[in-house]
Amino acid sequence: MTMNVPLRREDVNDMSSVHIGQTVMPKGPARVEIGLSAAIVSVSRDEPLIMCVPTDADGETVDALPSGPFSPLEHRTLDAGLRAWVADQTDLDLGYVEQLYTFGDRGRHAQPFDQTPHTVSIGYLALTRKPVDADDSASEGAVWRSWYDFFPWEDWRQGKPSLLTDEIEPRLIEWASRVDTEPKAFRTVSRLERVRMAFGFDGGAWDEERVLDRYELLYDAGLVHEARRDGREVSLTWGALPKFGTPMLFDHRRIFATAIGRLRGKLKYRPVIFEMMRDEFTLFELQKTVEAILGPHLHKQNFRRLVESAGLVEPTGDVRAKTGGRPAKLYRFRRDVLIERPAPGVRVKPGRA
Amino acid sequence: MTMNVPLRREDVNDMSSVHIGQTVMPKGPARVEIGLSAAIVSVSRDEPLIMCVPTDADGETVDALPSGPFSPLEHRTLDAGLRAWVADQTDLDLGYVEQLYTFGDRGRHAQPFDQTPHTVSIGYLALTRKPVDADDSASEGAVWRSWYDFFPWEDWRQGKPSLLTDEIEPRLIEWASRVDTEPKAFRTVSRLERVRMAFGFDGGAWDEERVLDRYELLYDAGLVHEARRDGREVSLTWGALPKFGTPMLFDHRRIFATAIGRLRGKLKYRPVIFEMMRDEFTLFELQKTVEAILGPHLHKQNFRRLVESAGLVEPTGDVRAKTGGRPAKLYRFRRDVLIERPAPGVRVKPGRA
DNA sequence: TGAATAATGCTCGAATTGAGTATATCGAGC
DNA sequence: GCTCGATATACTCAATTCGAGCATTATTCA
Repeated sequence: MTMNVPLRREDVNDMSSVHIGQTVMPKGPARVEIGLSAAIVSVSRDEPLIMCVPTDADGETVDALPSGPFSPLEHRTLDAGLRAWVADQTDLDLGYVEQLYTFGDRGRHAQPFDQTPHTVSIGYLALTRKPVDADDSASEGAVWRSWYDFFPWEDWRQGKPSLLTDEIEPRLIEWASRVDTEPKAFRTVSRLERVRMAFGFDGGAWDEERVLDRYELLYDAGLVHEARRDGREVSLTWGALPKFGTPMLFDHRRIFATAIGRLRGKLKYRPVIFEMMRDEFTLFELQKTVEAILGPHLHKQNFRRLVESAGLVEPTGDVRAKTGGRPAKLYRFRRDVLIERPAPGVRVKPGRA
Repeated sequence: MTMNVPLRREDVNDMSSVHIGQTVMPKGPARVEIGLSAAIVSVSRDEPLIMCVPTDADGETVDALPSGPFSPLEHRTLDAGLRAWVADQTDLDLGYVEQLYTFGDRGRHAQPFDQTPHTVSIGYLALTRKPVDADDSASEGAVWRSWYDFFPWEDWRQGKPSLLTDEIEPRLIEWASRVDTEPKAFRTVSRLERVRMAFGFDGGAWDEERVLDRYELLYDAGLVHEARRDGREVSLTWGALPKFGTPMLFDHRRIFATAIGRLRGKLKYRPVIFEMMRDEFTLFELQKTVEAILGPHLHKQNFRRLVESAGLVEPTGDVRAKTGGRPAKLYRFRRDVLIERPAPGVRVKPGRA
């Protein structure tokens, strides 16, 4: 067994020049900055919402996610840093927060490459009950917007959006059939295969969780505005393109896409939906909230059977009148399920030894 | 709608002093370094393996994960940086790589707080087929080790490990019943509840995916060696403590724990297991590989029914003789499932509109 | 009072799952 | 070549879950 060089720091103020292996990296002035961004999500009136901070960039107003740089001197943890920025920009006090992903590719920040420090971007998902019902401004300029302003192709509440059939699919197919220009170092998946998997073309099913895959594909194909902003080449055969959803600052729409996908997935095996419900709710309100996030309609009777038999909720004893019909029983979340069930929904279950 | 300050950079060589909100952060010399670490996993002879790089730290040999700092000038993406470090330290050419989590808390690196740059650590999971069968050294000092050297309490292949009942559980209960010293800013979950959820005490079930929860709990309770190394207080009533698994450098065991949990979960809804199989395999070999990762035994006949009916594999036509009995048919992975099925195993399925 | 509107309750066949039994095919030893 | 032990593979069956529809109950509003 070979022993490696001892681990030590030669210059504490620069990028480490010693590491665990045997070769030594050349030093460089490489400076890294860490950006923290929160996709804060809520549901109100059956509409899924995202918290946005309108921001001025190059003279235009663009929506941004609440965000700021991580400052290790002031923030004890990444999480704390994020909460501080959010509190600062929105006056919201976050409850449930979950880290999503760390993005580090160059060129996604609409900045010149070599003069600014490289930004690595950590995205978070936060769930919250929408505080009041004043229908937009949350505080000092932060506003709630509908998810589907930014991702119209994800809105299947009225069935498959015509935007997909009419605008997106033909262009994606055209793009997929063009020659692949980027070097495909790893993952030998053709453009067409990517499109088929993400958008469920022939034989494929639409997977509501693949929000990021779809956004990235649209980015790579030059169909979303951010791609053009970042200077990606775009097919000349496409004339003036529609915007395909409202753009966002930097890579914020990418983080947002990650958030939607993660939330849609997580809903199915962890009781996170209750982070967005008030203390008391009817089963139909619960269903509507789930549907706002997942999309298509669920069978009402089966939904209540599922939720009740899974022990996720318990009746409070009260009822809500004025539902337009028979009053609905009120329920609350049963915190104990967290301990009882490992995760409502496991795949391969262990048998007996 | 309030407009925020325009976004710009005042000093490109320091932490940003402008951000999206309205207040301006004081500048600081806060320097951040990004560490990339890979938990490279494989299975051989029904034993789950992790790739380790023995490293000298403070005169002792400690196992580390293949890792190194992210250098934006040399690495185009985080992913590329990780692959470079792994290639450098192990001679492995990674296929499947998945980002796990970014850890940023202070004090997990066994380094003085204020003199070194703060390290933010991005962990990755990589799956690979074990190249040869030479039973350890992979190259230049890198070695394969069993998972359970590091996480003996996760090894349920022979039933519940006595280490849990005899050593861990009593100490955890003792710890949980002591007063909570840390500030519990968010998440009002008591120590006891955490222990019950993670380790499946009374009424709780053992969830094989909660590997990180369990490790973190042992860390917080001061039961794993890294906690003592990082200077966490430990109960004085516990005399000499066993090590509770082999320690690792820095926060590498934490990353490793994240990797195991993620892999155990992902196996159930994505065909990642095939990343660790050879091109041709028998169904029983496949089952043994799954069991090595998940733990308990699966019902043989039902396992094959599940795998076959899900369309995950197709017979090659060949058979493997010398199984000790009837020859076993050989199968290969059916790549098409990736397109056909969204994700084998969804929870709440959409009904009809 | 009676329609309209929801909430809630119940049923039933199809599909999935857990677990067991039965049969096939090899190698080794006689 | 036949039998035994071992393993792979095939088939069966009951219990449970799931998808979908019909039926009943409790309100509001005209």
